[in-house]
Amino acid sequence: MDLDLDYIETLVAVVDEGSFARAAKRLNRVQSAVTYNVRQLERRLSLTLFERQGRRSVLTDAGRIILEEGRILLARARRIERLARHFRHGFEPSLQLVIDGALPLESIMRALKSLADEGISTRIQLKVEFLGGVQFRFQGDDADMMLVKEYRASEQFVSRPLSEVTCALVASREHALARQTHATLSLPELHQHVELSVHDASESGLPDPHLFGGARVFYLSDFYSKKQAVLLGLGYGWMPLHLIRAELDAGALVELPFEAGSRFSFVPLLVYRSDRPLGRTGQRLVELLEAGVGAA
Amino acid sequence: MDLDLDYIETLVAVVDEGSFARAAKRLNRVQSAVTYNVRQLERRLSLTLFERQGRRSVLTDAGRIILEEGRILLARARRIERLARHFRHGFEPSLQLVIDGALPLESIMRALKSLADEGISTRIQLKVEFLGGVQFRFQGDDADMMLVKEYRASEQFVSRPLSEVTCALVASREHALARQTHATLSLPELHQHVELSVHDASESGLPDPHLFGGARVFYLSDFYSKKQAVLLGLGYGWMPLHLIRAELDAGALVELPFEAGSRFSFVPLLVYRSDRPLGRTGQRLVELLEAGVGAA
DNA sequence: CCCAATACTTCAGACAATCTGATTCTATAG
DNA sequence: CTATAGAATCAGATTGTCTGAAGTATTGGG
Repeated sequence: MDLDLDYIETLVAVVDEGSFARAAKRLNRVQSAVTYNVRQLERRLSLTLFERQGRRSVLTDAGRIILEEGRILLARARRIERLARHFRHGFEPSLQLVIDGALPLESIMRALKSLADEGISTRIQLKVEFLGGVQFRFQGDDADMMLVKEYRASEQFVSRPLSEVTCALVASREHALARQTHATLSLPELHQHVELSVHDASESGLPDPHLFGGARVFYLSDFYSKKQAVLLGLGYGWMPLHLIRAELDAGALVELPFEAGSRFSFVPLLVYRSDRPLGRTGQRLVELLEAGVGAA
Repeated sequence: MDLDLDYIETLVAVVDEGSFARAAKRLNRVQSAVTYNVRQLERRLSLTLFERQGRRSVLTDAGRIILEEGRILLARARRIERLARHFRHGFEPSLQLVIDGALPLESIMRALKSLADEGISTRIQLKVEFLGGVQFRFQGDDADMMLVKEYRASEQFVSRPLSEVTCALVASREHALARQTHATLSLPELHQHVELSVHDASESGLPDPHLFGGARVFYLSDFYSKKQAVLLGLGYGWMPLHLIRAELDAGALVELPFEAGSRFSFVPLLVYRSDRPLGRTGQRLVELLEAGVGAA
C-alpha cells in the first residue's frame, strides 16, 4: 500500500491550518517532518499536490480532489478506532434480537433508536417471529436476546418481565358476529365462523392456547395481515390492543362479547442466556425496554 | 493515527488466505512479519482480533467487524491511488462544462455516461444555461468547455462544430394560430398572439435573433417549461425539434406555416480555451460528442 | 504413543522510514 | 533593502518494521 494514513493526516492538517509550520504544531512535529510527509505523499502518488508559489503553497486541482478523498478516508479510519474503543469498553460488536410480533414494536423501535442516538455502534440485528417461532429462531440463530410472549424455560435462560400486553377478541363491524344482538357469545356460536390466527412458521410444538378450535381456521403469517383480514370481515380473532386501538376508536373493529371474556393479558418476557452475559449494549437495551415498554 | 493501512491489509490477507503463512506469501513477507503486524494492530486497538485456538486462529466477533470496516477502508484507499494514477496519466481532476439547454441533452448525457463506463474518474460538473447565459457562465465560472449555439469569438477560444440542430415554430393544436386556415402566416398575424421565449438570465447583451418582437412576449427559464407553456396553449414559439418530436407526431403540437419559414437550423459549437489544453477526459469527451451528437 | 508436519510465536539483529534540529533559500511586507 | 515568515534541505538520531533462526503448540499418521 503506497498510501499511509499519516500522510493524509498531514495533508489535511496543512490545508486546515493554512501552512506547513502551523500544521507541524498541530501534529506535534517539527516543520521539516511535515515537509517530508507531504513530499513523501507526492512521491508515492507521483503527483504534485501543492503548487509552490513563493513562500506560500496552494493546492493543485488534483490536490484538492485527493484532499477531499483523504478526508473521507480519515473519517473511516477514525470510525474503526472508535469501534475498537467501544468494543474494549465492553460494548459487544453485534447483538441479535428476536421478538414476538405480538409485542408493541413501536416502543421496541424507540428503544433501539435511543441506542443509536447514544452513539452506540453495536450492530443490531432484529428478527420478528411469532409464538414458538421466536424461541426457535433465538436458539437456531444463536441470538443474544429475545422478547417473547412465553417460552419453555430452562436453566440456560434468564428472563425479566416487561409490562403487560392486552389482547382483545374482535371482528369487523360488518361481520355477522358484530351485528348479532345477544348479550354474550358462546363458544358454539364462535365455531360457526371463521377464526383467524397467526401461524407459527416454526412448527415448534407449542400450541396456541388461545385458539378456539372451530372447524374453520385461517392462518396468517403475521399480525399485520391478520388485521387486514379482520378488517375485511374474513373472520374474527384475537388482536393485541395496541395494534387496533385506532380501528376500535373509529368503530371499524368491534370487540366481541365472548362469555368467557373478550380480553386476556400476558406479560412479555425479555430472555437471554445465563452463560453469555449481555454486553453494555445489551444491558442498556434492557434498561431502555424496561423503562420504555412500561411507558408505552 | 493509531491505525496503519498495512495492518489492515495484513488482517485482510490473513482472513482471505486462511492462514498467517499464506498471507505472508501473498504479501511477499516472512511469516513473522505477518504475526508482528497483526499483533501491532491488536495492540494499537487494544483489542483481541484472533482467538488462538491451537495452531489455527479464528476471528473474534470484534475482529469480524473490524475486518469488514477494514475492507471498506482499504477500498477507499485504493480509490485514492487509482485517482492519482488517473491524474498522472493526464486525466484532469475535474472538468466543468456549460451547455445550452437548446441542444439535445440526451446525446450529451450519453457521452457523459460513456465516460463513466470507461472508468474515468474525473469529476464532471455540468451546468445548463441558455443563450448568452452559457458564455457568461463559462467565463464567470472559469469552466473548461461549453457547448453553445453561438458565442462571441475571441483569440482565447477554440471551437469545433457539432452536428446541426433544427428548431421549428410551433403551437398547441388548440391554439388559434393552429386552427386558422390560411396557407401562410404573416408577421403581423403572429404579433397578435403571445410569443414564448426562453429568457437569458445573464442579461448578457446578446439579443435573441429569433424573437419576433410582438407586443406580448412571455419569458420562460428553460425549454422544458417553455414546452409545457406551448402545450397548454399559452402561446407559440420556436422549439428544438428533438424536444418535441413526440408531440408533433402525436399531433399535440403543430408547426406554424410562417411565411418566412417555419424552421431554422444552427450548428452548435464546442468551445474551450486555447491557453488551457483539454486533459484526456476533455479530449475523450470531444470525441464522444463529435461521434454521438452526430449519430443522434 | 511418538514422530513429522503444520501453524504460529518470539527474539536478536539488520534495515528502512521518519523525525529532529540546524541551516539555507525565497518571497514579501514594511 | 532589510526583517521576517514559510518552506526546503541535510546530517544524524530514533523508531518501526522486516528477516531469519529458534522455539512452542497442535494435529494427523504410522
